[in-house]
Amino acid sequence: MKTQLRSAHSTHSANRQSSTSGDVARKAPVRRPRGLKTRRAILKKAVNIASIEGLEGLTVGKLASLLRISKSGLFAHFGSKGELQSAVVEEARQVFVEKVIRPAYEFQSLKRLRSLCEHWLGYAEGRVFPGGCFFSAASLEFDDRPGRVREQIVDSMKRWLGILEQAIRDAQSAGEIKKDVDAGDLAFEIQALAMGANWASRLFRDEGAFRFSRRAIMERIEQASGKTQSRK
Amino acid sequence: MKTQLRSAHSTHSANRQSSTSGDVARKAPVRRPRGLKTRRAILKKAVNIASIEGLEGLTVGKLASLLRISKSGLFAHFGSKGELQSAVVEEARQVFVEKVIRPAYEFQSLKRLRSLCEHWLGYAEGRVFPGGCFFSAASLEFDDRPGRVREQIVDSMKRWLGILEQAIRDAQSAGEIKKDVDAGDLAFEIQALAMGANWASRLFRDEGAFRFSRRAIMERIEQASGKTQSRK
DNA sequence: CAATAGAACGAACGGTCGTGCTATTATCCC
DNA sequence: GGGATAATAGCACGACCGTTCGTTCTATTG
Repeated sequence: MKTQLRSAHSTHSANRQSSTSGDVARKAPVRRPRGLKTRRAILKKAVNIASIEGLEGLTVGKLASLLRISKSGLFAHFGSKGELQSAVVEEARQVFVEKVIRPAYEFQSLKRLRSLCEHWLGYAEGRVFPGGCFFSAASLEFDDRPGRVREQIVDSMKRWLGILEQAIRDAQSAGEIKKDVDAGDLAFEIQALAMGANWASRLFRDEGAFRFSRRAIMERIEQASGKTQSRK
Repeated sequence: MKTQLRSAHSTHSANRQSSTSGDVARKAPVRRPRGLKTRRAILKKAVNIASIEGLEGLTVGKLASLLRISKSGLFAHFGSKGELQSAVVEEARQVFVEKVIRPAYEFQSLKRLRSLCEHWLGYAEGRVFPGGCFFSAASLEFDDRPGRVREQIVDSMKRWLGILEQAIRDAQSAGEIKKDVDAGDLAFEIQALAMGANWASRLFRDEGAFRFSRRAIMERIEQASGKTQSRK
């Protein structure tokens, strides 16, 4: 749509942009997109609300009044409820990548796998979104609602499972996980246990669920790494 | 939209049919007011809708027009949206007991545990509710919504986990599952894997998820039964 | 400085939501 | 049969939904 320079985000910093005139002393014509900052603020709040109330429970009016801006002013940023939801999912995805995936890429193979799990549990524990795992909630909310939002959620989840799977495969290549373990199966099991923790902690208001889940996941990984012969 | 164009009162025919016997009269002495049948019909449809659209997405107007009765006529049965939702959860709970729990009580200990898992997977696969597992969806929808409905869901889930746990303990007493296995932990793991199957199948529209999950659960049970020493 | 474009606003629209009130119908007991 | 009573329909209300429109404010630009 609009092709804005995303270089400038600061308040009024002198942004040297010697593109056109070779002259000097002309103030740089940096385009400060006023709306972008607002848009980001909207999305930040919106994704938090949506993690609690759901993507459908997130309404334009409530969001606007919480941000103390007008409904129409907010609405103009997106054009439709669907696009707002879509943007919220995208925002959540970026946060997820930043808080869960990226930190784990400092490590490799098995350590990376463990880090992914650790960060996922921390992410679900509410250190990222107040409503727990955004995508777990969104999955079950939109699994019967065809459309762009659903596709985004599916895509996000597939990528995440793919990342888990790849880490497992890498660990297999490094000899840290047994070769006869199916990476896809193990990824699914880990994800199921992790989402189970998210579910139990939210429903029962019992943070202890994460301890259980963490132990179960790590035991399962250890088991797959082959250094086990009897449980407990 | 008005649906007055339907011819006359032909819609009443649905209610008229079974004035004679043939019905399964569980308890004869109780007088069945006519409204009870309607109420049950409403709840049956409502629980199906709610399993797809969610308990909040279930609206009085839509439900009424789908049943071709008036909004107010339907509403009089419950008195509030909250009570409707509450009744829907109760209805779902009864169906769950009937379709998942009761069949397993023909067996004992380990067989019962396996049967519980089998029936749960079948239940989630859509043979009971069109939207998959009702309680999984409801859990994540209401985990941040205090009130009676939430409490009912929590209670249902706790009971279910308790039943799983008890079956595990019985199997332990019968020597079919190792004594050093924590029944609560195992129940949680099983439930997590099962809900994972429900999640994946709904989101990815891939019934194959149930095969994965079934295998993972049964492997986990076997492992806990002690007759394993190496995986795969 | 005047022109302009983008951002935010306030008001309002048609719909649908949950929820009352009143009238009409069906059912049952005497 | 005639009421009493339960069940349903009809109608309207106020609130809020997503959405549109025209206007105002402000910051950049020619």
